[in-house]
Amino acid sequence: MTRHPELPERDRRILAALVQGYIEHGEPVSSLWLASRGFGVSSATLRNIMVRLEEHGYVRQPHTSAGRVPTDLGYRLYVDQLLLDRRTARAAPQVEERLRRAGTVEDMLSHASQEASRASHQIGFALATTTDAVLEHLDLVPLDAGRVLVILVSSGGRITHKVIEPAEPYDRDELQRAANYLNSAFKGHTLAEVRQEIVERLREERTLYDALMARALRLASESFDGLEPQPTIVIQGTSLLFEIEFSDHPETTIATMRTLVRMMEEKTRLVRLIDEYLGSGLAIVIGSEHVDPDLQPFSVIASTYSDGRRSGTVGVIGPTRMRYSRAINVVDSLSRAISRVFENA
Amino acid sequence: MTRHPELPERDRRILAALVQGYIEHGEPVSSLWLASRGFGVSSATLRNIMVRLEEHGYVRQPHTSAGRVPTDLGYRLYVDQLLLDRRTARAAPQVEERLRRAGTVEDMLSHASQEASRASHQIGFALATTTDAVLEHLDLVPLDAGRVLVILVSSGGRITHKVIEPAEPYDRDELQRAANYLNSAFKGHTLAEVRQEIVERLREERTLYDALMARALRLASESFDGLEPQPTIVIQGTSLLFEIEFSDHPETTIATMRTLVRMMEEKTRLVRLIDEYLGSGLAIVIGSEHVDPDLQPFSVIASTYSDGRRSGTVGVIGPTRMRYSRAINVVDSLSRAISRVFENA
DNA sequence: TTTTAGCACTCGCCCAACGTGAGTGCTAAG
DNA sequence: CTTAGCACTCACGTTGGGCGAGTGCTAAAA
Repeated sequence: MTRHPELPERDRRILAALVQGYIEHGEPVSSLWLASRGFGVSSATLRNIMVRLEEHGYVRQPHTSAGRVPTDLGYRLYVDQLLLDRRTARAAPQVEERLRRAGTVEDMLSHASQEASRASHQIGFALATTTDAVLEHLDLVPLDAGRVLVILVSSGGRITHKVIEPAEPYDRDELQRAANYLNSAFKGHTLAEVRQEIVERLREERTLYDALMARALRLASESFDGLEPQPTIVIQGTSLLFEIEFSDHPETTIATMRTLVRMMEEKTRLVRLIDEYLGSGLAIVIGSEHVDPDLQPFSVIASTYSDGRRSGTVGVIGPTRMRYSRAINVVDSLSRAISRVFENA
Repeated sequence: MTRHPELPERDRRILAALVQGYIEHGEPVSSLWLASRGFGVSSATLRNIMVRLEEHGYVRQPHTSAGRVPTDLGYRLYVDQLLLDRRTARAAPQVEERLRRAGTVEDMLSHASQEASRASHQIGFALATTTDAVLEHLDLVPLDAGRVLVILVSSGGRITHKVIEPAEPYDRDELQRAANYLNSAFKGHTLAEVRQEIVERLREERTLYDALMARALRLASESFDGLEPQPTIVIQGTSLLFEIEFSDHPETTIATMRTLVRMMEEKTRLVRLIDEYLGSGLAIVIGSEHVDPDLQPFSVIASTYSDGRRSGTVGVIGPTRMRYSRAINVVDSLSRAISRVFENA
């Protein structure tokens, strides 16, 4: 599955060294520096090789008479290489323990994204996607002016709520009874099933003669309408952005940071983006591989976790010049840890 | 209540013009520019006056042969002046309407802070402080492994939740009954009262002989322990930060932004800071008036709203060079709008 | 054919010098 | 107390030259 067959082994090793050097020092890598890294070849040879690498698009020089800098394609080759010979790391036990102790899913996401950020020195995020949320518990609480607060607990203790203004008035007792009925009738069903069943039962003969049940079902219909656990996303470490300089021009840097901060603000957009990369376990998207132009200065490393019932994504986002090996290990081990926590729970 | 009696009326008007000019253009204000603003005096006179203003500490010059820039004290005088002759503005009706339609308090905060940010072009925040939260509704939901999800609805539809692991096991039915009992017993009481009463009832004679009630009360005790609605804070518009340059040196600018973004991340810290300024209705803290050194490049304008039961703060935060008149109107009118919404509800 | 030493060349970076002009402070007259 | 006039200051932008890291190329060596 080597994706870059045209490149001789030695060239690839040298490219990897170049990428690592650039990641570490942030300055264009010179042939002389590479020569000092013990490949047993002279700087002149390395210069020849670098010309070849440049022809293939793996590196570029910022200007004549400067060293080479990896392109996004160069990072890609480096990362692919990394993934080939990698032993899976395991998150520190205390990290897993802390995840385990988290009460709700939200809590755990928060811990996970924090840990992702802390360990990788990048922006960390964690995301719970809701595929077919299952009803655990429903509660109807009367507010003022006839409004009703609907509280939905779905699988994993996730809480969603909304306020409705029912067409007909319901008193506290009736709400209580309706909630009891709905809980016993629908617990364990997915929300889609619940909606389906509500419609069916409203049509059934016996419902027509049971006014109370009809009222309960109408209320339920309103309650469940549009009541869907929003994908929860937690983002942490945005301020780490400022530790980075992206380019020589401070203006460019600032513009880049602005777009990212804005993206962190409108989280829904980020959710959509992450969703695109989802599914394939560990996903790494580097710079210009992003569809969204705003993300092109960044790389995203994300891994989905899942135990069948619940699933989501944990990952980091940072500049294309990031410590991929570390970030990959962090994200991968975290997502495994989350899966284990889910399975044992 | 004029706080700066030593300064002649004309000097104050000129200072105000200088501050406005600086706010608008962001460049040191020259005597010539001021002369063009129709004070009927020549630039030479204005230069004399500016020397006086500088001696009093209201302005400074970045370097010899540059115009004057207001100091924080200068902004202070300007703002005090603004507050003296100000007619109270009222938020646009559609803004108030949108706040009114918000279901929960959180929703409303979100709208309010967004509106604060949008209208003032600054970072907007809204904060619900919880003084003596009143129990509206309590719910106990069994999770896996004997854990119980406690959901608390307090005044205004605010939802708080936590997960407990009770010492004794409870089944679904018993949880249901316990919740019913607690709701009927304690609805409308403040959380402090509830805790107090739980202790008392646990001591009462008859409880000793009613094992079920005792179990319910012990569960309640665990449930309410530390269950306090956290002050909710919503911050919006952080990316507007990047529209600003704070100083000539881009490094300083970046450092400043970093501290602020970090502060926006650790919201609890911001809550504490805002709490300090609370209470006095409209609070304006300018630059070096802040206790926290990290905040000294910024000004905070905040106003508390309250209807007796619920209270909180809405405000904006931005660079000391901000459009105070606009920001003050925005914040003040928003907080009035929120109060009205609360009262009518 | 590949590698290497040697060397001329390129070009970004640093710095110092300099002219420019906006804005001031001061003085002396109104 | 105000104002015209004027010398002075100083940040800013531009220019030009020296420096040096790093390259590309060529020709010899392996």
